[in-house]
Amino acid sequence: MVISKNEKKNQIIEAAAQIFAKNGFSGTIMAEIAHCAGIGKGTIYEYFKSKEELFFAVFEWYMKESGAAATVSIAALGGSASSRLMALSESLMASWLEMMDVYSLVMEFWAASASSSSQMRERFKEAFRRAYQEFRGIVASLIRDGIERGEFQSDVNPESIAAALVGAWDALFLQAWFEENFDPLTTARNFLEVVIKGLSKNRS
Amino acid sequence: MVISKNEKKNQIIEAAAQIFAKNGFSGTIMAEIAHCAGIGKGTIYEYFKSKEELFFAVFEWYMKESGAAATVSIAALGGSASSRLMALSESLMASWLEMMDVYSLVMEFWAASASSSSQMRERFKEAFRRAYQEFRGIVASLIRDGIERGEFQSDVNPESIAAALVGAWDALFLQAWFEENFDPLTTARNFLEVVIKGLSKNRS
Amino acid sequence: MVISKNEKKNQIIEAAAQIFAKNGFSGTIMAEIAHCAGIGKGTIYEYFKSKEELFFAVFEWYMKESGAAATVSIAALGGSASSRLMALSESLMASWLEMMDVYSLVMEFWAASASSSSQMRERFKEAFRRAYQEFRGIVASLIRDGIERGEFQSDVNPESIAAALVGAWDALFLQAWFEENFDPLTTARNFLEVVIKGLSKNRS
Amino acid sequence: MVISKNEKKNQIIEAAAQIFAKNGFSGTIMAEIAHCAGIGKGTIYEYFKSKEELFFAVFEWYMKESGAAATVSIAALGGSASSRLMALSESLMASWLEMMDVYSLVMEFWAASASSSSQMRERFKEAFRRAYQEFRGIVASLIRDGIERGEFQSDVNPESIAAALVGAWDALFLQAWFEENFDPLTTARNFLEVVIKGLSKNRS
DNA sequence: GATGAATGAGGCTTCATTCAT
DNA sequence: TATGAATGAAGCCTCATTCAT
Repeated sequence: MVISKNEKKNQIIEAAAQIFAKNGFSGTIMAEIAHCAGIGKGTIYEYFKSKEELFFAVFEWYMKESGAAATVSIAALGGSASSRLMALSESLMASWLEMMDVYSLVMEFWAASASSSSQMRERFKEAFRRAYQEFRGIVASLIRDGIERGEFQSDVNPESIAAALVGAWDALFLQAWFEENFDPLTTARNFLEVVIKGLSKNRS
Repeated sequence: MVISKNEKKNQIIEAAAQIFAKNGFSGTIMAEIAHCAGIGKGTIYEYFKSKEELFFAVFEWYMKESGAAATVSIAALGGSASSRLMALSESLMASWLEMMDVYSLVMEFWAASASSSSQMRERFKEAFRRAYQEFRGIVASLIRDGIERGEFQSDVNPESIAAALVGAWDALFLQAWFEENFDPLTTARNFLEVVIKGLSKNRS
Repeated sequence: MVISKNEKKNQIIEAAAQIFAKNGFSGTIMAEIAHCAGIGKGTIYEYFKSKEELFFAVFEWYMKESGAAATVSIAALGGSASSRLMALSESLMASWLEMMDVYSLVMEFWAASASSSSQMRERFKEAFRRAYQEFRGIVASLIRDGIERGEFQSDVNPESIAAALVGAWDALFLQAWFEENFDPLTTARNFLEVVIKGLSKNRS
Repeated sequence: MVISKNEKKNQIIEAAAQIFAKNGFSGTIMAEIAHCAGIGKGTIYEYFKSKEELFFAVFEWYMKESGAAATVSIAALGGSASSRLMALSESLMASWLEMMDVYSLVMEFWAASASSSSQMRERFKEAFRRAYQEFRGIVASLIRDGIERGEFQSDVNPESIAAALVGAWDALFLQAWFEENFDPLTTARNFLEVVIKGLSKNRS
């Protein structure tokens, strides 16, 4: 067994990611995924119980790949809260940019959380809920740390800032999806500077 | 003719909005829309050429209803840039909250811009592109106005701030969709205060 | 509406009966039924929820057509118990013979009661249980009547005789299915004479 | 080679019998048989050319097991025709009762004779034809013997009685399949007594 | 001989759309 | 104009069978 069960699964997932990104969940036909993965139609079902199951696997793959991991480690680094916040932003934007070719998956995932079969819906919603909570938690901690260090003002609400930042990052990519010329990296940088200024105690 | 052609169209659109919100585009069957609108299946086709056409009409209806109109008028009001920014945020959040029951439509619209039939995709993308551009334009103008009035610092990039704000607003509702307890209004308010602080020349 | 919903249903059922008889449940494809009924593939589903549902409808149709109705009326006629028993047998055999071209349906129904999807299985088993009970009941009554009239001996068990007679009639057709030359009518007549002799008090 | 080819074949056949009885021919998947036999899926094909071939092997196994053999020997015993007829019935019922757990196979076999692939169908039909002929032949001989001995009346048709008896035995088990409380043994006994009375010259 | 991963033909079913009324 | 019966294209999924190991 040269190729492990897991490697084969990943091979299918990556093919599926491409096709789902191109055609959406409903627009995708299993045959195309199989063809793209270079396997037979039936083979997919040796690894995934159904189209929905495969789609969810793609979701999990995407979440892992999209650099959330990096987020944690960066937040844990040394340095000022501001610099870590900026580093986190830069890292995130960079890893998302790398996956821009399958970005439309995100929109499909969102839609799946809204209206796929009720079973899938709950699964997606729950996963997103967790993901956002965790992500907001990391950013909020970072801000809280900045407050404790006396770097940020104490009257800000870390959770609100975190939620809005996380959302802004997300939404910049959404806008970049609609507009070729839109540069989410620079935009994020410019914006974060203002936010950090707004958070900070001293202004130069 | 007691009911005009347009009234009937709207009746269908509103029925469709409900069903599309509940089941998504692909999950929706024309028969259910017809049933919900209290008309025959075939009748829909007297008013809309196809399911996609109807879906796009729902999209246009949603965009109009979702208070973008208010945005323009508020931005045009008098008062400080900061206060207008805050008023705009409040108004926007309020009108979105009113449509929370069909919020999932937005996710379907995003998905449609990513992967529906290529013709529809372009139409949605283009519409979103315009909508975001216009929205960002309004906010950017407001910020530029603040700079010119000497209220905001001159080294900020109004376009970046506008894009991020617009995105944050969007994304707060997305997070609210995933989490019952999430309060997008308060979050937006808290966040906007920090951003305004970051933008402003003087701090109280 | 020249053709009522029910007429159309029957048209489909009769087409289905032919095909199911020819190919069995699993061997039958819906497309062939549709073709045979002269309608489109999808149309069947306007009248029957599924292949299984249609098959069960064929079952009910068969049970009704196969002359069980006549049984009741004959058993209720006047005359000696013996003559009624013989008349019943003759009538039954005759109406079964008329349906000999779709006789193999019966074997499919039996098989369905044994091993189709568990939901169908129970439905078929229950229906057969009822049908046999009712049929045995009629014959047993007739025999009991013969005992009461002093025509038959009082030490026979009417239920046992009824069950065996009903079974024998069934099984004669089964044997006729396997063998072209087998004549179930004459066989039944010859046999019933012996049974009646066995039941009767006086022998000529 | 501790286990001979034939022993392995039987092991597979018995596993197959169970699964076919539970799920029917079409409802059975080869994988489950393999699993039940404790072997690999591919291994079945080392012993049987196809699913149908295996099914036919199960049929032959069933026919052998179901005590037809005993029939012959009992019919050949000494004693009155009546007593041999009763002994035959008792023996048959007893051995069928022992196989009641796989009784539903019989219904599958019947169905196979009606509607499996035309090649299989002919094979099953032919086998059933032979089996019934042989069985009827044995019973008819016994009755003919009774006539010759002066035990039974000479105006009965041995072939008809044999066919009906054979059928009744079959059909009592069918009815027992549909109804838990149905007792085929007692029913057969009660019935046969009447038939024997009907056949006999003198009545006590 | 034994295995089980891979396959793809094939069938049920759905549903947008049409069109005769 | 309104309808809903009829349609058939299209896709998910199953599973008997094969064959490389």
